[in-house]
Amino acid sequence: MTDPQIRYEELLHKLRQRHYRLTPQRLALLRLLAASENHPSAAQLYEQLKEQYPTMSFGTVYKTISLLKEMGEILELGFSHDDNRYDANKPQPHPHLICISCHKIMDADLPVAQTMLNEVASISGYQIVNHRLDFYGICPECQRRG
Amino acid sequence: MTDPQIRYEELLHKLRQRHYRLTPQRLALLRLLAASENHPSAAQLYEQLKEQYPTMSFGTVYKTISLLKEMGEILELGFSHDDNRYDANKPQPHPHLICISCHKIMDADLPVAQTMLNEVASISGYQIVNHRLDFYGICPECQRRG
DNA sequence: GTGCTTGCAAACAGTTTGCAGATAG
DNA sequence: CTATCTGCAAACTGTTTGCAAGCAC
Repeated sequence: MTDPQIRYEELLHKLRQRHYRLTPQRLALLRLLAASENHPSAAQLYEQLKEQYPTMSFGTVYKTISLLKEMGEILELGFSHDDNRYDANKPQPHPHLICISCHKIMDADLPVAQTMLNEVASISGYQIVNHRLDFYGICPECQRRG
Repeated sequence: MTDPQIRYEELLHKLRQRHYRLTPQRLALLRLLAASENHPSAAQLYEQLKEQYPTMSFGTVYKTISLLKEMGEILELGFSHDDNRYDANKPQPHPHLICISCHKIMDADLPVAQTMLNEVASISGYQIVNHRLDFYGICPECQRRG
């Protein structure tokens, strides 16, 4: 994972470039996102931010995430049953491992070969712009726990 | 795709085996699912069923889908923004092509190599039980339309 | 007849939106 | 000073649930 400080400053820079206002709440959220490697949910982010900013609201969290999505600086993993999870460190699509027992999400360091994307595009005629690959399973820790 | 009639009878048989009641509403839903190759949503199923059964309700549609999920006879493609889509013809996980313009969903006939699953399992230590692979893009028809 | 199923409506959860007051620039 | 942003609450959407009446077996 990129150095949190570096990524934080990078995000900061991009917000500034677009003349978005650098409010304390936004900065705190950026710092949190830059330092997270566990794909936090909006609720988890909100809970942590509330410690420093007791008036922090879900609206603000969602609006800032929305902004980052628009900028292409955050990857949203949407789920229809569970709540969505976010990764602002690696905004490009990449495969994930999801534990169905403890709900932990981690990166599966398996490059989805560019050749596979090319193959799908040429067979189907689709112009591929995005993809998603998730593996569901039981993580080693949960296997040990039984 | 399997012959709709065959798949319908197969589903029927499995319901009977488990002593689930074969109500007209359920049978109609099974027939519809067995004949669908376009990954219908619950709302689409509901709309079609309402023509024959004007009292049909969302509750019944969802409860029957739920039953089929439990039986492993339907694949649910969950989306956090759009509504979920279903495939009762090929309940095993398989890759999909999703058009971001017309929202059509079709199967991407690209076998996710068993070797890839094995590789992920051995590298991560996860016991993989499921997976999902979606490609988002613009379908040939929508490309033509501009 | 028994108990599963339907249909309706209310509940639910996560996300989005609207607006008045606050504040970054 | 002004336009954007925050915080709160209400609205929204797709799905789930509870329960009385209906019906498969």
